[in-house]
Amino acid sequence: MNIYDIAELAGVSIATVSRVVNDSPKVSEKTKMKVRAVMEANHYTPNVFARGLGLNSMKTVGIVCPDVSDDYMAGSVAYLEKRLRSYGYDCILYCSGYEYEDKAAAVHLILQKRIDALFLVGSHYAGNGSGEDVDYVREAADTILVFLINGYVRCPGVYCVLSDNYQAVYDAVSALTETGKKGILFLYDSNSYSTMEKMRGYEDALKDNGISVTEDRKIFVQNKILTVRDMLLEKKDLEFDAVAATDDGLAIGALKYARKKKLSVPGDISIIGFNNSELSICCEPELSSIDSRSETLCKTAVDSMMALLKGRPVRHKKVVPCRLVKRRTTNF
Amino acid sequence: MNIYDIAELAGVSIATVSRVVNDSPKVSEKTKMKVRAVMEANHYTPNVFARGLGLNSMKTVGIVCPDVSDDYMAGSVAYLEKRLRSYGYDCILYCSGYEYEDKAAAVHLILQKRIDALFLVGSHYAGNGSGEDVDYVREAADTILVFLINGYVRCPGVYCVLSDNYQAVYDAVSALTETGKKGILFLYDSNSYSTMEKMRGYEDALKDNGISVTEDRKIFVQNKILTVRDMLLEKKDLEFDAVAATDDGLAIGALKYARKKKLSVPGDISIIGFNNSELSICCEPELSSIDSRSETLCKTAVDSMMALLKGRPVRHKKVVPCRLVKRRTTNF
DNA sequence: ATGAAAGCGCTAACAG
DNA sequence: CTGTTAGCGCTTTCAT
Repeated sequence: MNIYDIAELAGVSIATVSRVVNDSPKVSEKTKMKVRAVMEANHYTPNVFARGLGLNSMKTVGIVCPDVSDDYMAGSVAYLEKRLRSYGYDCILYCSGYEYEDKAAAVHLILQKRIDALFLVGSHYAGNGSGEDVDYVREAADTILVFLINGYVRCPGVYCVLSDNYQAVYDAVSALTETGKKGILFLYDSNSYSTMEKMRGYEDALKDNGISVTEDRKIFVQNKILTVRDMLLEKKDLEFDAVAATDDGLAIGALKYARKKKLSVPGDISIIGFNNSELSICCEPELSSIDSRSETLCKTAVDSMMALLKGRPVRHKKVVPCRLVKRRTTNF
Repeated sequence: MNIYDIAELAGVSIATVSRVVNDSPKVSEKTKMKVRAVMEANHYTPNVFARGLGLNSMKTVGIVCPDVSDDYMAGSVAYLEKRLRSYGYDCILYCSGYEYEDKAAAVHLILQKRIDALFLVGSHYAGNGSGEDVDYVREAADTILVFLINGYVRCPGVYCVLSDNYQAVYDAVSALTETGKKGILFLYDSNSYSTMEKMRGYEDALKDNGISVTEDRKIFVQNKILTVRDMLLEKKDLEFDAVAATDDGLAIGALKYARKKKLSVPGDISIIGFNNSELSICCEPELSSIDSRSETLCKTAVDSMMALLKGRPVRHKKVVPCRLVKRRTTNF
């Protein structure tokens, strides 16, 4: 059942049917009714390909993230999808993995789908501390609207929405020092843009509170609870009385360490996580965590897209403050 | 830059270019080389719409799930996407929510996208215990290949891949009785197909071990850790020494209850969860949980699709056994 | 307000 | 092995 059939059955031309489908104002209400009736009766649905060919758009956006099975990204993708759907957009999902080649390949591939916009979820697309290239993001921006969720790339055409990770960690670590903590560990598991921001916050907070930054207290470790615990267990000669982690999983690894060593939390050791995931309330004691408000980030990004599509200007960088959720692993 | 431009630049016809793009065997290697060179030099990429129009397929499948931010579904979606991508398929994601109308609407909408197959993730699409309709799944199967992950609908054209939840719970509850437990709670949070299977397993295990099934020990509760804990705290007159939950979140709620009541686990109360999520290793003590092996389910489903597409027959129902992961909240 | 007709870029049958 | 050509179903001028 195609547009010709409907046209014939309704006794009009295909142009009129097309206009009705697109709710064009220049069709009389009467004709619209008639045509709609025929369409309904025959369960007609326009062929999206043919339509795409004509319009060169399918009202589809691409969402690329390293891994949807990650809690943080899953939440972001869920929210993006929901909001985009509410505007009538479909979402093509692409999980790229974390490697540079894979990320670049994913972006290249998805660009060929003639999507209307590209959403990059997670700051892994903003390069890493080791000066990783983000050329593929820049290239994408030449072709298409790109939105970077929780990362920043200075480039016209790339609209960045990010949470203020620097300030959040700065404040948390400062608060830790104010409760008398001196040996504060920084646990991280990537070199992404946001992680580097968190690290800056950690370092500045220490400095501003008269504590010197030592490299051995900044620990890079895989985000597996038991791996973190065991790693900590092995650092016999490292003294610390608090840990700030860039992710709840890392923080819980520290919690497991404390338990193993029979250290009291937050007395002997204070712990603060990041992302305020479900993990943070399932451990014991419950974990204080920084909420990066990913829903707000996603909402902002989608709304920016709609604004841009309507020709309204949008800032290239929007920063949303984080929110500290105080629970039992800290004294403040 | 379209196929005509390439044809002209390469000095061949568009048909030849098309054949090269599709790697047809009936083009000489020489011509292929020449055409490919021109394509590369001009960064040519075929227009997917036009191609879709001709083939009436875009090598795209639909993945529908109630909510990707759920851990179990996120894992499944991630795995499906990965495997489908490896076969060259794109994935359109649709989060439908849990309500009947929304699920039906989602399926209807996504069918109009002329996808090549539909993957329904989670047994919520297999109706619920209250006899919910699954007509929309049946209808979908008229139009398209549909795969149901972890649910069962008896209908030709619907290919179901599910884990043996009945047996898994039957075995777990039997094991619980063998360690002397008599008052075993069954915590559940939905009426989905798989939940009903789990309940059957629970009931049969009790019966077969000489324990009578009482309605007040089967508790429907929202899957929120604190909600579960508080609900249990309020049941003053209910005696129990074990809990079998249909999801790790529920089980951890029970664990929080035990802690609040200063009950020893698994001594005073044994607990077993379901899904073997990250939650299960972040709590204290770590939670024994049933792994439904969703990766295997997803892999099987995708492979079934490929087989079907190649004209090979596939069984309408494939059952994968679960795996019990023993940790610290049970005595076996 | 409506219709006729020219594409959109590609695939596939057919012809050579 | 290669070219010609007729669609695929819709949008969009351009007439009327």
